[in-house]
Amino acid sequence: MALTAKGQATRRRIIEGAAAYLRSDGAGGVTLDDIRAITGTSKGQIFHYFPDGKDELFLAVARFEADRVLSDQQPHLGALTSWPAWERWRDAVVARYRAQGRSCPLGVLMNELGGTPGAQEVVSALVDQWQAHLRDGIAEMRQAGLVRSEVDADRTSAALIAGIQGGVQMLRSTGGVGHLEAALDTLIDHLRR
Amino acid sequence: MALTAKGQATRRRIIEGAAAYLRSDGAGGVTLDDIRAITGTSKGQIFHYFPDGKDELFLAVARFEADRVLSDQQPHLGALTSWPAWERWRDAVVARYRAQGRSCPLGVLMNELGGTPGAQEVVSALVDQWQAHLRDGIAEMRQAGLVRSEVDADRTSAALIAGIQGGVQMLRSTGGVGHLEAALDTLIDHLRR
DNA sequence: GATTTTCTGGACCTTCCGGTCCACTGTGGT
DNA sequence: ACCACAGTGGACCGGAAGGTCCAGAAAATC
Repeated sequence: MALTAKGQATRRRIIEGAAAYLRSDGAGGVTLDDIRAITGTSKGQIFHYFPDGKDELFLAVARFEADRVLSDQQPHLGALTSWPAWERWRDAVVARYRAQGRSCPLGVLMNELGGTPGAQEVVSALVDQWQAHLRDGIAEMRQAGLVRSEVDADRTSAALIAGIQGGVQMLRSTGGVGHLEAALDTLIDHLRR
Repeated sequence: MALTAKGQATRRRIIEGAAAYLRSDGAGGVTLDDIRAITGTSKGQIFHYFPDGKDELFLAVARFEADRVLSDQQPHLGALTSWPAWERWRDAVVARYRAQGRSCPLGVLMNELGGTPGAQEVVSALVDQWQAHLRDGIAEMRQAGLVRSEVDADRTSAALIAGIQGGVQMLRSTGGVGHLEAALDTLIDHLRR
């Protein structure tokens, strides 16, 4: 399938429009017709650019959103080399999810995609990269003597990931960022002492 | 709606059958027809016992499953008065979710119910009770001098809840209990030192 | 035993939604 | 100017799923 410049623009418009819709509304049932209406396209176009239909489109949107998750944490996430840097990262995460509110684009996409091959792969890749950054940060802090040497970078970064995920989930159901903050603060405090 | 003994039995059969189906399969799209087939009932019966249809039935199932979550952690969760007790509770949680595997009945129900009033209330009530048990446990440990007094029982219990939720979510997407264990162990270790 | 109420079964309806199809338009290459 | 192919619009289809309805069986009440 050869795409002209116009074609690429339309394809992007569909993906970004769908992503924006998910972010704003966060409603459960997202239909192709919703996306069609919002992006000002037609069924024909959607299936022209995503021949495998809904799954293929949603997977593309999921990849797009997954990228955003990490880039929204930069540059902090990539340079966790001092306590102030950790604090800035913590604040960036809290701010990002507070702004996102109850809606969770990736969550909606994952449950829409269900068992589709490739769906879990996207989230796995995201989590792996995320955790790797944290692990690197902890390792650097330890080498610099800022974190005591008994700390297991692997397990602690895994705990942080779990805490964040759970905190976000609590945000989805309660609307508050309290759990997210508690998890981040407690775990960073654990690193610190 | 007056229910005879037979009627109550059928009603329960529907709820428990649906719950068992969710637990075993964990598939995304659960339909009334699935439940009808599995519980050996008919559409007429489902709407007889749950006049508001799918939402009412699923809400009942959600309540049933939410009860299980806490009772599966007993008696450990109710008596977190020593470090061995905390360890037993930790093991019970890990075992419970390892057994549950990737399927997550409550998760499926919540996303099926979406924004239905009462749905988030069920999960909120569950989380509140859960966290209250942990908070009480931490408070008792502190009174007994087993936990240092600077520990904030509220925040630490919130962090534990977040860690567990996130760990379970990781279990759903990766199939492993590593994140759950890391979160529990790291946070309990934080209490301990 | 009669009657009223509950229980059960399943045919049927309606809506929604993903997906197909085809005709038409624009565009880029020669 | 022509032509091939990408882009666009929207009518239409088929199946799935929630929900309605009613007739008949079973059970409770008197």
